[in-house]
Amino acid sequence: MMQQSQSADGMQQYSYAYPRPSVTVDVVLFTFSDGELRTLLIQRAGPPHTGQWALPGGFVHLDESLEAAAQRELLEETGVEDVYLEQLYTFGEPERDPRGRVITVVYFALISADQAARMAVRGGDDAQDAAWWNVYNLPPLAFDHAPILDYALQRLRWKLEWTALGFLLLPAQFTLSELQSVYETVLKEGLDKRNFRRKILAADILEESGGYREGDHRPAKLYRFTAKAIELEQARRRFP
Amino acid sequence: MMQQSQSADGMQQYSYAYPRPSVTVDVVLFTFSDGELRTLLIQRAGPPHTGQWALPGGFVHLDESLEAAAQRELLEETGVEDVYLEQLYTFGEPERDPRGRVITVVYFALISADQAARMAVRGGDDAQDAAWWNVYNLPPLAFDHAPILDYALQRLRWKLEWTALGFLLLPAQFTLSELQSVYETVLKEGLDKRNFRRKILAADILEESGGYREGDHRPAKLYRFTAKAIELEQARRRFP
DNA sequence: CCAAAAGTGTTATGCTTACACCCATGC
DNA sequence: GCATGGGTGTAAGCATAACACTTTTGG
Repeated sequence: MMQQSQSADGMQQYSYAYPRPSVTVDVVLFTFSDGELRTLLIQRAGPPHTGQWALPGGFVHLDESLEAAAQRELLEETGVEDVYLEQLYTFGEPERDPRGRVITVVYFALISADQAARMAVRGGDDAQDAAWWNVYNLPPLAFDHAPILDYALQRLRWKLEWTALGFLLLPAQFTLSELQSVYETVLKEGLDKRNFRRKILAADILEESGGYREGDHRPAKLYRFTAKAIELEQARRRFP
Repeated sequence: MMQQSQSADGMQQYSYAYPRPSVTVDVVLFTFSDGELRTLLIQRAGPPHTGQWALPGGFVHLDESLEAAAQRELLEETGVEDVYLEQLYTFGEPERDPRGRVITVVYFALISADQAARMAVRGGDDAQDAAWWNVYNLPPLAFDHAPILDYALQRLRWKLEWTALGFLLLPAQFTLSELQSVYETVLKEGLDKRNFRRKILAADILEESGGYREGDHRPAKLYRFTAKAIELEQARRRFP
């Protein structure tokens, strides 16, 4: 079935009776800071598409699950752990990678502005640089990563329209105005302040932290989400 | 990168510098007939799990897209074309196949009772038999196919709750009572007849065919779905 | 004429939406 | 004291959900 051997030049070789594709995982990582919805991209250090920006990702090891691979890549390239992660879609057009047949299982991740700020954004092995980009102002992307990102953005929109997970993009404590701003930026539409507050509070997933955000004007109450918030994830349209 | 060579025993070999997983596609195929929600399974002719029932599927060829692979497998194992097909999820636990690392991209398909009746349900190369099974009364399944089928059933439920695609499981012409029966079987709950009819007609995706289903009792109007029905796929909860 | 499925409207309730003003703070 | 964002309630319209009887056919 499979043979492992040395080839003439001393490289280890893995041989199979039928050709096999490579399988990678890529991660679309979103956060929200400075009033912008952002995604993490890495700049490619080698061919193909040298110098272009791409989604973080890499090859799946044979002894790890797909989700574990996504988590590992995220940790290696960003130092982040404890991330909301879900499988997005698998892309496998034959011509999507010039090096040969590469099928990629794409994950979708949301991290808090806290984590994004703390994390070591550094390139891994095959990356020379990593940076957060405003999703509405992206550079040209390598491979088919542009449509993949579009698709992830659709999923994010869907998630915020139908669930109350928007707070995952914010720091642990946040004001209702900040949360509303997340929704407005992602959904690209203005929302009514009173209706927004009524609805998000009715969902019963937030509690007052007791603190206040001090600023230039009237201080705003800080909220945090409660434990049940994530499991709940009600599929009801929340914001008209 | 890749080498193609003859091994000692004359078999062709494909060699790579790093180990690669196998990639398959599997298809969960649903239809509705004789008042039952059914799925197509094939009985395995060879190891592993010889004699057990499994989802139809097979290896992805390197020159075809994932969706094309799903369509090809479906054609090879059932003779069906023109199917509503969408990607469901990718399963890749390291131990899910005893032969080694096999990642499977699972597709979700709905076919009409017409097509199901016409189709040649025959085994392919690696299948000795194929049959439709009531989804609520399945045999033991090979590999991790039982949880995969559960997940597909969840997706089907979700689809019927939020869209009006239930008619895809029925013949080209059907009565509203038949359609209601699909919804009730899939959702496992009774629905109010008047509300059901009002709502499905309000969706504006059905038209009267002009014919009647003759039977033991009062004949029922036959409907067919209109062209726009499939694209529309409104995400609104349709049935209370 | 009886059994069985087809077909048909109305009302109460709750949710969604639209809308405008006062409050607390920093400068 | 004024500029700025924080915070609050109500009423109209719409969609949902509950509910029972008449019609048509075959046997």
